[in-house]
Amino acid sequence: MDARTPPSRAAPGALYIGDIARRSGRSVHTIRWYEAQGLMPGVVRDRGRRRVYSDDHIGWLDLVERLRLTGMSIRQLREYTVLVKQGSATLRKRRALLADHQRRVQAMIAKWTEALALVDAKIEFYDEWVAKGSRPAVSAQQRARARPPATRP
Amino acid sequence: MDARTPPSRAAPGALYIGDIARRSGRSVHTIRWYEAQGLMPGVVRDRGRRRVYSDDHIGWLDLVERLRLTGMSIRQLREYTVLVKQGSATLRKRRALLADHQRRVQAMIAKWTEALALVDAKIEFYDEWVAKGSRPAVSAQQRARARPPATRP
DNA sequence: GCTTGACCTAGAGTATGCTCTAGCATGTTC
DNA sequence: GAACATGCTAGAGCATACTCTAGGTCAAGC
Repeated sequence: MDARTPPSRAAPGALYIGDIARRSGRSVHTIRWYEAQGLMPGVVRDRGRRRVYSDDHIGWLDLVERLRLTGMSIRQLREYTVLVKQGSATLRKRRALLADHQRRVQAMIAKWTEALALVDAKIEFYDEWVAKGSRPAVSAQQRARARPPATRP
Repeated sequence: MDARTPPSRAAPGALYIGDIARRSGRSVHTIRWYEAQGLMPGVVRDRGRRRVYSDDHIGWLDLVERLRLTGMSIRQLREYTVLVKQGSATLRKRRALLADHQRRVQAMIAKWTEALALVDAKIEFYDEWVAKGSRPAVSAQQRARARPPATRP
């Protein structure tokens, strides 16, 4: 156990909010805010009304981080958390929610990859321009999709 | 030319803000806001102070859309636009800015792909749970990274 | 029993990126 | 020359996701 964990008779392995903030890389503020938003299942309080966590909450916050990172909104995460709180009766719903998210992430990766191709083409265009010393010819496709308006119209 | 283009003696091929809003899929508000943010090079006005655009602005807005979509902030886009406005002296800087962005996008795609693997594993886990009727064993790795806290602690 | 540090709640403030409103001007059409 | 669409500016409002402040409580150590 972390030497900084405040002593308490709540439980021998109990974690307080400062502990999971440090271990999850979030601020104490954010963790309390997540709880207020309904994103923290299974948080109990000790005699002094302090929040008590377990190691599972680190894993949970890690999952939340990845879902947030991949564009899941707080609202959607709340829906998911509600299902988790309801227990095993909601397994299929949870699976469906994650599968929806999976499809969205796959679509986003495809979009980003496509956008990356345009950036690649732009960079190549600048390289040519620098090498030739004059603006290279652009294909009609590129002209239609990527050419900025002239400096002065 | 679009039949809806308002007639004007400004120029035969001139586009007004409503035209490029329709053709770029943005709102008139957004285009004016982009201009206020310094993201619209080469916009001139006609006698009646109306903004006049060219086809190039459609291509520009398309580039802007892709850069925004891939996470470039308005602030960074403004920097890029400033360089575009300054003409060919800033070619190397523009290339460097885009190359930075390219690296960020590549890193993001890698992160998303990694996060997707966790979601995949989660879905598989739920499938097993549903199939077996009881919570499957989780590897220590998965437990540490992805297991939500129990419904009741 | 007093200090110290971590924690508590309620609510205000911030950053980003739009989105909309109000009130007025301009230009075309009938 | 009146109606109507479209445009203009300045600025308010909004959604999202935090982030921080104020003012107080609690437990442990000295």
